[in-house]
Amino acid sequence: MQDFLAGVEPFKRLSLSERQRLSAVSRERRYSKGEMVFRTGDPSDAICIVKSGRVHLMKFLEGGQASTTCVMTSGDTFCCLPALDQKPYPVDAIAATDSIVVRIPTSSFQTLLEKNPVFLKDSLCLFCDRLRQVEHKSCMAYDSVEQRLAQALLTLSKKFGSTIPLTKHELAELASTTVETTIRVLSQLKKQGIIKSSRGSTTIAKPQLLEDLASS
Amino acid sequence: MQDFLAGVEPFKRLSLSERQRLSAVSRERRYSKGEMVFRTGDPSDAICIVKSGRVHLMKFLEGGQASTTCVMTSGDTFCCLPALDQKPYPVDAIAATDSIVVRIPTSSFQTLLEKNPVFLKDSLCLFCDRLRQVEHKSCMAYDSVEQRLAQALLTLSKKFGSTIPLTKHELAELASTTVETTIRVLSQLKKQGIIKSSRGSTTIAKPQLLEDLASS
DNA sequence: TGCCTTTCATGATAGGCGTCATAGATTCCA
DNA sequence: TGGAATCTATGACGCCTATCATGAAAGGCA
Repeated sequence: MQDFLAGVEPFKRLSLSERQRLSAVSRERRYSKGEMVFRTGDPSDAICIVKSGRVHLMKFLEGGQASTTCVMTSGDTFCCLPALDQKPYPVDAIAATDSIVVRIPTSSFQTLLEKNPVFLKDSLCLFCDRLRQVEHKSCMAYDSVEQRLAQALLTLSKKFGSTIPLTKHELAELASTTVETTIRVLSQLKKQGIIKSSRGSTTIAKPQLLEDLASS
Repeated sequence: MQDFLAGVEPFKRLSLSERQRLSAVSRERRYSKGEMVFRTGDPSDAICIVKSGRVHLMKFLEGGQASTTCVMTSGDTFCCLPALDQKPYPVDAIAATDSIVVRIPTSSFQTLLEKNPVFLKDSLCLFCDRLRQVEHKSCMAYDSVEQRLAQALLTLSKKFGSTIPLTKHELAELASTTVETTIRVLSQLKKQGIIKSSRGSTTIAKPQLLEDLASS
């Protein structure tokens, strides 16, 4: 397992012995598709790293709508926030596919933060990235669904490459819209040759045109 | 000036001598209403603290719309992000009123981060708060203008109390909508007795009802 | 004081998008 | 293998909200 951690932020720059100690106290856990990995208000006894599969960070609104804020795949760390400041983390994490998640006890994480300034700095940088990402989406309410979907697809393509293995429903949750509208908009993009679409996946055919749409 | 820093996160827990050294290298600068304090892509030679006045963190979209992501008032620190990871900060900061801003050189900030683990930890906590705030807004696109305005007013009331000294135009930018719609929605809330409204300010009369609206 | 800008306000109109209904195509699973 | 569930797709309808236009009231400035 320390091999796995060697490729994961913010653990990359830990010493071998530190990683080994961390591995010794960590636990792997399997989640089936649809299972909750973390629930709003849970006591945060561990920080989580996706080892395989796909986990979505989501918000559920009172109206019943679901909004996905972040798609986590192999090597992505989440639920660090409450481990740092002991405050609740207001999101739900759900396994979007069968997944394996590595759980590192909060206490071990905190010990490392206190003892290892380099680790603290790397954690800080990881947060800066996350903050930048989220702030980037903060003016989303102004954008049309087409723009929001274009942005979502482009963001996802950094993770998955040009073919994005998400259903239309999952894309809808990322763009904070409905399945029907998502399908309609993507159909238009398909007609224009900008994307290809099939059951359970969408392929970006013309990234440049999609970027134009995203920022227009 | 070290007295001022003593009340500002993340500087509160610095020693007196550390604050004095920081004060010695800091500079105060006045900005007139409408002036740019920080521009997207600026080299980040300093982190900023509002000493008096009001500074808005904004995004300008290609369509010409402006969206305010954050309202900073006395004691609020901003532009820390690029000082931490040397990456660009994709927002514009504009003085919404005549303002005084304290500028601390990035290099001094970085030195402190490296030498003082407590300061690093406090900075980290400050970021956690910011991240939580921004993530909270991430499903905004689902909400109606009424909900977004209600949320904006409630957030602002934590800073300003029940009377919020912003124009309808500024509220519109916070809710990512137009002035006209803002005025129409607020007129309705006024008729229902939930708020009072006058030139340049809005007063929350019934916070509970507003919260119900915000989360419905 | 008078002009000009800003703020607030209201109406008409059109388009975007949510909602509801229907249905074919795939996949899953008992 | 057959039925249920999921995914994709399309149409009709109506509301929300952006846009454009107009105008009154308040404040700033010469």
